Amino acid sequence: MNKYYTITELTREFGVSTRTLRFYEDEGLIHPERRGRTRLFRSADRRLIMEILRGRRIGFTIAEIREIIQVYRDPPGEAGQLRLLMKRVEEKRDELHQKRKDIEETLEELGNVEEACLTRLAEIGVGT
Amino acid sequence: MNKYYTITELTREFGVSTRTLRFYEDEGLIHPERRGRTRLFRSADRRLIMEILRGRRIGFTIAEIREIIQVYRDPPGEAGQLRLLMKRVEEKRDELHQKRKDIEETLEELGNVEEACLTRLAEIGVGT
DNA sequence: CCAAAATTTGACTTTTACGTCAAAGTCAAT
DNA sequence: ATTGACTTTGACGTAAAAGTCAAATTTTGG
Repeated sequence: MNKYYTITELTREFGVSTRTLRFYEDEGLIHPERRGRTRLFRSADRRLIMEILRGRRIGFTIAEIREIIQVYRDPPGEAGQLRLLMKRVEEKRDELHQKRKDIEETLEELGNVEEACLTRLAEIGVGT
Repeated sequence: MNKYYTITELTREFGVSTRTLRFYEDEGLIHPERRGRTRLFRSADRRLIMEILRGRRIGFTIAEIREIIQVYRDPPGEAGQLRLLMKRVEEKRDELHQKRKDIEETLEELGNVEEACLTRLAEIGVGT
């Protein structure tokens, strides 16, 4: 148990380059251990990378992802900070709701396009 | 009826800069008319801009958006092209499904964070 | 132990989607 | 006719998120 992952294992699994993972480390998003100079990734790092990539897919910037990770690492204790965080969370939530709506609409449009294609193909098919 | 919109009317409505709209024109996404040099936007242009911005929100690149617009402008007539288009549509659809899933998951996490904040605030509140 | 494969660091480059600025033109109203 | 607001074009700049390349080092398999 408690296996180590090499950097290329992870790049293959997630379809990213080593440069990307080193970039994330430089940016302070992950902190793999070292044996000598070589990076050793634990499954915690692996899970974190999954979250980073998910964040990236939905359009979060590195800075935003870092902010989220920070909050998980040490949540604010003071009331003012907590309220501020909640406001930020609300904003993100609204943003994501909008994005989800955009996606629904676009999925509908894609459905229409596909249907149009099928119709057209049928028309052509009839003619042959 | 058939009103013209000025560029700044649209920038104000959509919260983008004039530079952005001119950029979209340079990129061949929109084709506003001209009176002299001045751009005149019709409601068709306005609707197109809305679609462009929606595409941008869900992470489409300018090139992808252009591709979509092209398809609407002149849909392919040949069977091979139609099948190719359908494949591309399928890919986009998968991508959007993934993205929607990512959003759902992140919304859940945000919910957890908010809950944790509320709990913590209550704890603090009790102590005062 | 040694060659091949993998990894690291660091510097430089690239792409995307605009921002910024300057200079000049345009238009409406005073 | 002049002021002031708005617009255009063109050139150059920028930030984010890596990509690319080279040189050195390290690890691993036989």
